[in-house]
Amino acid sequence: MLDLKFIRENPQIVKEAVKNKKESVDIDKILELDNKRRSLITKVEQLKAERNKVSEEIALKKQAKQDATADITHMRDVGGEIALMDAQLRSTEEELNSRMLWVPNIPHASVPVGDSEEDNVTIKEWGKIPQFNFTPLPHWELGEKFGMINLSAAVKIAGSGFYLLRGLGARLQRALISYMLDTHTADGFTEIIPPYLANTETMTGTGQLPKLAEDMYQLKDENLYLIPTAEVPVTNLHRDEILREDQLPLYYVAHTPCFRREAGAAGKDTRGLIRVHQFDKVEMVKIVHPDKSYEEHETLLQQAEKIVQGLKIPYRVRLLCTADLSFAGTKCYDIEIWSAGLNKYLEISSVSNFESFQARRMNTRFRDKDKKVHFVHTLNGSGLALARLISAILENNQTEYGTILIPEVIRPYLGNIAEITKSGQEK
RNA sequence: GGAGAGGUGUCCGAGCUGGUCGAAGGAGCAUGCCUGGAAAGCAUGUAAACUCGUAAGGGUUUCCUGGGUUCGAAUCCCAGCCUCUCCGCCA
Repeated sequence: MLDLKFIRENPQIVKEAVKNKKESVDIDKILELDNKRRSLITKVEQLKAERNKVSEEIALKKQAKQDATADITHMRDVGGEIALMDAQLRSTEEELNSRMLWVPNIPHASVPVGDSEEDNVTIKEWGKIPQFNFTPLPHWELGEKFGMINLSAAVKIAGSGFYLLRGLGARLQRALISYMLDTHTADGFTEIIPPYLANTETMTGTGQLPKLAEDMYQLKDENLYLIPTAEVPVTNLHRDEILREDQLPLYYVAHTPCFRREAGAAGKDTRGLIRVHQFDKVEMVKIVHPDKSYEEHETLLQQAEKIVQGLKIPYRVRLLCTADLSFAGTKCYDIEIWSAGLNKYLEISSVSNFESFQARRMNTRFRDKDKKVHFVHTLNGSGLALARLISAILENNQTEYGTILIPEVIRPYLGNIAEITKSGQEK
């Protein structure tokens, strides 16, 4: 959520942001409601001030055993008027607030204006794209071959868009999770295991609701959603809190499953583990002083890159243009890893700064040395998403002998297995 | 799921026979005095949001949430949410 005062004072900037993010929000309507709201407040508060004053006089008169019926009769009318105006005010505020929740965050000045993901800018490439003297297999074939991925079983259990890991596949995921969590906690992140279900307030706090309601699984009879990312519960950890300045920065890391409906995504690029309804992810969240968020954003990118580099997977970093930037973000880097089986890059991490957009929705603030209260800035970055990572590791590390090499950094988590050779077996 | 108790400021905790209650008292925190330094002690201060105003300053709201009664509600009534205790059930 943006600061209403900021919208009032800089409507052009906000309109420009809405346009560049390809959103449609009626900013003028918001300004109109804001005006209406404030004039109602002024009027109703004058009446309330009068009511408070006269009520006090009534109390005094009654104590002095004087007659106060005239005042009481008068106040009865004033009370009615107040009730009427309060109702008007409430409905105005409700409309204003619900519209405010649809206003996107404003892209940072360093973000390129663009029309689609085509306009994202590659700012870094790392590692060498592997060359093979044979045609590399896609991960779903490798996974079946080695008994590590069973897609048909998952379809039987839950339907299309789910996958099942088995044997070394399951162990590989567990090893990757441990490797990532260990790396991040060594970097000062506190590990969290949050609830995997979140209520409406929580989902609104990070910006998933109301706009992205269609993308989430909601429980039928309860006010709960399956989390689409650990960002949701972890960032909301400090909702409705005023932190001490010396508590900042807060660094959290969490491994959770992520649930996404992916409605309308069927068809393209969805085979195997690439686009699924449930996948695991390790997510980093930072809650920081507003002066530090862009600095922290760069560091967060490095912290995510560190994992990919450790696994020796070729990748590139893309700075997202305005059109591809999420609703809540001001700036975002995507890390895309090379997928040898698909012969293309796949997004595996989004590293975003939200400035105070989420903090304002969550009401997460801190008190500075002068006891002034400010909104914090929040950031998050995947470190990393598991399903696509597994697919890339299988595809990129296949050998001409039909085996798969395991990246060195995770071998200690896998009983020092170095190579996957036969179905269900290991060397 | 059943029975009971309760939700007050950063925390603990009073008030709850309706009026001068943003709310006693204490702790914590901040500043000052004291001290070689610290502790103790003493003094003072210590919410947030909205709104009017160039400012100084003023106003409104907030005692879990929402509604109601009333001229007036932390205090009374109703609904919901949450917490705790006991019983039941259960990984």
